[in-house]
Amino acid sequence: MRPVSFSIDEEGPGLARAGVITTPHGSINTPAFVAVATKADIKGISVSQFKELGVQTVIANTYHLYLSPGEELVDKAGGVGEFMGFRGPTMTDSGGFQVFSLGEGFGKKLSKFLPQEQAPESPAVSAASGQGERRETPVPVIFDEDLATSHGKLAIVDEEGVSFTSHLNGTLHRFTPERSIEIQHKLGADIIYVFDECTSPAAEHGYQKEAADRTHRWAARSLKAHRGNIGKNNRQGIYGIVQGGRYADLRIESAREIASMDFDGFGIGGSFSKRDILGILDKVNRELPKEKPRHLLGIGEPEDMFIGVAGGIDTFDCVLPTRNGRTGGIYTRHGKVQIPNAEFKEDFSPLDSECDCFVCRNHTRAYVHHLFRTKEMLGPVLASAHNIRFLTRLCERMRESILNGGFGEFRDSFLSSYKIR
RNA sequence: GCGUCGGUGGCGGAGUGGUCAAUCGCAAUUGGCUGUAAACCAAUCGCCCUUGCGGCUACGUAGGUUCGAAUCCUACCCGGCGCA
Repeated sequence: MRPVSFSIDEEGPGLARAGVITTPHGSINTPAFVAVATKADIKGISVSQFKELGVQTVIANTYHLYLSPGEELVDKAGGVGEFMGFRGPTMTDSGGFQVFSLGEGFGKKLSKFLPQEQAPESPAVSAASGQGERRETPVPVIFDEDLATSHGKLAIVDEEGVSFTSHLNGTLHRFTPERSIEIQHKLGADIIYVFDECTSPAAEHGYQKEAADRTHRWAARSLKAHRGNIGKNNRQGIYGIVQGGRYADLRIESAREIASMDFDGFGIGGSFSKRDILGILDKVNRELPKEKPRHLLGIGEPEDMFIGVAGGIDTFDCVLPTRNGRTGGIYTRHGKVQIPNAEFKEDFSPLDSECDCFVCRNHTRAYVHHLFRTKEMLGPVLASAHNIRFLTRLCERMRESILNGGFGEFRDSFLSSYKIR
């Protein structure tokens, strides 16, 4: 018996399923929203609130915890869960994401999503790839400090791994699949992820193919590094990650490739290409073994989660509830609203009339509006808590609807009143 | 009363003859945020409209000098400070 396992309670319609992921630190009822705890905390939320907010599990970040406080310290603390005082199931993302977000994407103010109408070969996408650089040719192995810092990017990818400079102090670091797994072993989460390359949404087919192939080789190396550590392999599960950017053929190919390896679950990567991924999610998931859990990395708008669940996704993580919350965006059954806006100044109703969270039970929109206007830290805190609950509850209701055969009806009724602006 | 400094858009505060409807900050209005370098970023912010290198009205008030004034001059009004 592996440390991480999955069982399905009910299926349908389509690829939708309700199940349970079992880990050494407890189980996760799916579909589930995995709260993002990048630096070993859900921003603005105390661990003591997890339970009432419906937070079953969190995902922390290898890159960030490696830089600070360092994996050795987290290891000494007893692992990331113990360190943050959370006894439930935990995950760590591999840090591969930083290849993009701190490399090519850095400082470009680039939306991670391409406009819907943008054709793959549109020249406009070159604006996304830095100073007009082309990534068509294989990047040579570079591990030279001067070269790295003068390269204009903070991350350089080669066959073996990625060299990058810390966003905190500019020092040079290097991750390889083996190193990422080693760090994730020290971080000690129940579920760890392979080290992958998350490419720019602007990357063309040629480079995307190259990156996906490399990610597959890295996946095999990550898996080997994990299975090779008997002790850790008995306490942590590992997920492979499907890549392929916005290209359906590469996605399918990637799913097949990753599915052929003996992972405990699967992540669908590249939230940058959201629209394309959601469109072919069922095709991708049909390539993945049905009996293993599937996680959609970085996607978590309510409307996206319905598509995800219908397409066979079991868990989601997304920074939006906390980021939106911190910046005044509130989820309601009628869609997202900006609570600092003038229209809520005298609105004495709860943030969401149907929400069961402690914010909605105790406070009004006018109050939260006031907290934002006066820049009280409680504003972002309450907004984040509510948003987290909104998404965990949405997952709970989706699970319920699958169990009682009413997923379709629930989706229709929810989306009919949920306005997507 | 005399002297002196100063009165600029909701507020603070630049500008001291032309390209100024007027730098900037705050406030205000709105938008964005999708494996978190994000309690952040962006746009708008005199009035009007056919939204344009458009029209109109504006820099205490009223005049004046000048091709041209928020910027110079005169008077007045108001405020700070100093002396009586």
